[in-house]
Amino acid sequence: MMKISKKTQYGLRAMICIAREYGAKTPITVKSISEKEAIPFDFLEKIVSRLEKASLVKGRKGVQGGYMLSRPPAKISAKNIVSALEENDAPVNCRLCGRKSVCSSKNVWKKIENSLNSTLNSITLQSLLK
Amino acid sequence: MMKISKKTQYGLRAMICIAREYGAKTPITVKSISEKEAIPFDFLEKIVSRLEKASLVKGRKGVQGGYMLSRPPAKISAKNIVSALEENDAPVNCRLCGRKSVCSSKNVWKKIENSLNSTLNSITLQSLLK
DNA sequence: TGAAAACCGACTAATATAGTCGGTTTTTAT
DNA sequence: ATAAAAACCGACTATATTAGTCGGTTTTCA
Ligand code: FES
Ligand code: FES
Repeated sequence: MMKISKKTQYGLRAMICIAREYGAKTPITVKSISEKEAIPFDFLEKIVSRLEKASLVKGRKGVQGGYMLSRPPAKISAKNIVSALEENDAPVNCRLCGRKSVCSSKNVWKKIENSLNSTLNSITLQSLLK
Repeated sequence: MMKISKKTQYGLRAMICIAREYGAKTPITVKSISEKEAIPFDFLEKIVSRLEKASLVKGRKGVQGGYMLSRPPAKISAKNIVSALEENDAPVNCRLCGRKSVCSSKNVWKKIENSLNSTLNSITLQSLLK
């Protein structure tokens, strides 16, 4: 039911990995994350690049390059991460419902969406480091 | 993010439809539900049949046949319906994680699962009829 | 006895996810 | 200077899941 994609699972694990290095001088490489977490390198690269586009992470090219958090772990929520990686943000896209005016079930999906969001918002990377 | 399948969306709408007839002498047909709700007939038949296997609904064959609720609307939750229709009940299947012992993210998915379940459990068909 | 319904399983089509590949660009240590 | 190591990028392929279809059989009732 409502599966979380591998992309998002990998993404969260990668972010935790990067967060552990917060404060270090040198950034952490995708290669190193992929080894530590047993995530396919090429796939992970794509994932981290989306996290960068969402400004959660900052990359540095070249030798000694890698990624680092773009802000403190306390300022990054699970919701930030999930939103960066999933396109359709809601469990049900009501725009496609067609029967919106008489739709008997929309309240159910709205409640789910709300409870999901508030749960995700309440979790910070900081809180996951312990 | 975590899309609810059409199967489940249709299923909930069908259940609400059937619930509206609770107390009537004659059951409601799949054909009639499919017309009212603009859901493909053949697909809906399969869905309702799963709802029956989960004992949420009872079918009667033949002329004047159809489906009716197997218990009062107050005794059927959104969770009952969703569970009947989706195979993998949890957003993340930790059995497949492989890194369970060191998995940094499982608490996130557990929290989501819990909040989802408690939301779904709190909604009854009864409450959706108003 | 025939029509209307549920009931059933196998099939196909469409879409989404997961993963791969072959490159280009930037940076830094030597 | 240059070579290696890394990010960065887009197009591609494979696999899995979802959505929907089809051709029947069985049961019930008027
Ligand atoms: S309006 Fe959202 S599911 Fe119908
Ligand atoms: S143990 Fe559940 S995601 Fe790793």
